[in-house]
Amino acid sequence: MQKKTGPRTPRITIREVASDAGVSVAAVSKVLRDAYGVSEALRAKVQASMEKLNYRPLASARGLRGRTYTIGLLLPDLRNPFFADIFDGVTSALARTQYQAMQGISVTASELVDAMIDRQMDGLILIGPNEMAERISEIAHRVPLVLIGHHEPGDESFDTVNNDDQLGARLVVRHLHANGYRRIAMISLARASTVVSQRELGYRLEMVDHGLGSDTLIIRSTQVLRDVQLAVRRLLESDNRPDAIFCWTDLIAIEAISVATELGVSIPHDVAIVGYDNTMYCDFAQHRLTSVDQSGELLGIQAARLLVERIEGRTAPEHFVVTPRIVARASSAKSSRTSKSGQDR
Amino acid sequence: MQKKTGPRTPRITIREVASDAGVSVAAVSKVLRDAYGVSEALRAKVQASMEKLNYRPLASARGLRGRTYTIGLLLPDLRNPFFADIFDGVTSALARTQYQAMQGISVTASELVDAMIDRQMDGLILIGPNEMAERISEIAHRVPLVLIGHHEPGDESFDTVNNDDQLGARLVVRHLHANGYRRIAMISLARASTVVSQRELGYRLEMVDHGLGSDTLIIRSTQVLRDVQLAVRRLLESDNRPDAIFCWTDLIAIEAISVATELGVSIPHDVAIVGYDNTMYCDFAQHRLTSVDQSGELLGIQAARLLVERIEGRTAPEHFVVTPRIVARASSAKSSRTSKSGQDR
DNA sequence: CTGAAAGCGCTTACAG
DNA sequence: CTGAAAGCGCTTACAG
Repeated sequence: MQKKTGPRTPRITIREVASDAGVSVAAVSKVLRDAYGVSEALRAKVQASMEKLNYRPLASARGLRGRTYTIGLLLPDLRNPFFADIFDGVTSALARTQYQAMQGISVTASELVDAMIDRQMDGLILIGPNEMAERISEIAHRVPLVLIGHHEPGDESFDTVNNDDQLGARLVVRHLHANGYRRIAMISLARASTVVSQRELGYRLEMVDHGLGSDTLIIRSTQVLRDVQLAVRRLLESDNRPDAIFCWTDLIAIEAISVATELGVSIPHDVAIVGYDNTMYCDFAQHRLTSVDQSGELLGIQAARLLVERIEGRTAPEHFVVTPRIVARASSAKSSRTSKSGQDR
Repeated sequence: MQKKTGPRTPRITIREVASDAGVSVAAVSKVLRDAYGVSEALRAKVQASMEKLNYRPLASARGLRGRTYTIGLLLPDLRNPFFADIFDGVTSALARTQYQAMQGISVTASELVDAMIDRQMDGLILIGPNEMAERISEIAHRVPLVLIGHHEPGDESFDTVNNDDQLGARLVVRHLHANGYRRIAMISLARASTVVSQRELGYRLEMVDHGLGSDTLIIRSTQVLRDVQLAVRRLLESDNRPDAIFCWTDLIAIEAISVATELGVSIPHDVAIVGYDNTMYCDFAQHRLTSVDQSGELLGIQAARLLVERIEGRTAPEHFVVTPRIVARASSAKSSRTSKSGQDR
């Protein structure tokens, strides 16, 4: 039994392990790091003492000379369910390693990046960062870095993991066109990002390819709920209402469904809604949201793998790209010519 | 311009600041910590040098003797939108302090707690932990600790922040009863937790108070989507189908809405669905989900405040409790006797 | 193979 | 008010 409000329990240090095992501190450190030149006998003794004393090395002390075995994963926000998929991937890839991920959450990654570097993260994974290119390069020169959702690297100091966003957007337009939709609008993100630029580009190009260039309409909105609602409302109440809305991410699409439902606009008959990311909400019967699957979990796995490689010495950049696929559901199935280009997962 | 793949940029240390300012390292440290006994002149010199050199103290080095100014926030998962509300509260409360929050995400907090302590967190906030009582006490003796969603502390070594879960559940039953529902079932969480115990208790007691004791039915499910779907399906397809389902959290309620929609069971006519937490999804037109508001943001703010107080020396425990309120929406509005007990936020 | 010593970047008593 | 020295818990060359 613990005391009611006792003093802090003191921590076991490497020194105590060493004295318990009857060896030097340096020897314990070597066992800890699986370093060269330790006899089996010594290793066994040390390990026995570590277990007996329930020793755990202090990451920050290790970090002062070596590594902290901690990586920072920076998520833009906690409400977009897509990031949960990425997180799952990162976690599963790290499970087999000694590294532990800590998450930081902020749309403006900049300050958080500094905070993470101050805390000796061995490496960072940023998602869809809106930092200027120079800033990213500067970060990469301070700490091993992998970016998820950043095109046009323009520097060799970091790795990237992406899906082909331009193709993903093209698939959406192609799918909608095949289902008889023509006046296809896009809701994009107000904040600059190479990801949404690519999606906008794919959307534009594919519209032109189908002779719909004059129907191209991109509305940009922040992620604030009220702004999104306003943007959708403006589209749905306009004189020549689009017959389909492509939203840059599922969360926005779900908000669009809400506004449409509120206005009595029928989905998919009056308007089709399509999202991006194929998150868990797409499958729900109240949504049945057509979306683009970019395998968030796979992106996370690859990002973690690349980061660990960077930390352990690789310097040549790698850029991993996933091919997205459209997953057709009822939210875009007006015509009887049901799309053959995708299927539920 | 940075080199293509240059070496790591070296970090400015306190020593360099000291030499630039022409003072001792100890003096810089004092300025850094706003400690006693520093003349204005010295402080100004030091601060000028810190800015000029763009100096940032290394948290892990500080932590070796003092604090890291980092607190760990452990979230059970990234998919339940309620935790985003708590996170917002923690962040806003910490914004005025020097502390920075790092998130860890895991249902089984145990390992993550150790990982956070190894990384010298100054304090921890755990949400709805399923740790045994002794384990919690043990953690609290190693690091300042605040628990969100944990009743029956039974120890004085940590603080808690809660809403009155028993009352919240009572409000749900009361509201449903007032709207003409009688066969009210509850979907609870399979994993043990004092939060769900309290909600179950409130549900049971209020059912009895309304003479519905024999209609009491609690089904427990994990949070795995398939399990939830099975549980809901079993309820909706049973011989004497409940006319209302109280789900222990909104995310489950949204999944219940999906299953009901799929089965062609009409909400709220055939069955009412009520959630808990009043997250952003409740307001969406495809849900209009009645829920219990427990002010996640406020809980987060209070937790952060209490934790900082603990870190800075308070030892007497504090237990903050919010009174929940029901927010009635269409998902529970069968009868014309619309509830007067709540309103949209 | 093993260990004594220096050092990582800070803070903390302690002198002056 | 200011600073020199010791120390936090590790890792890293370097001797032996």
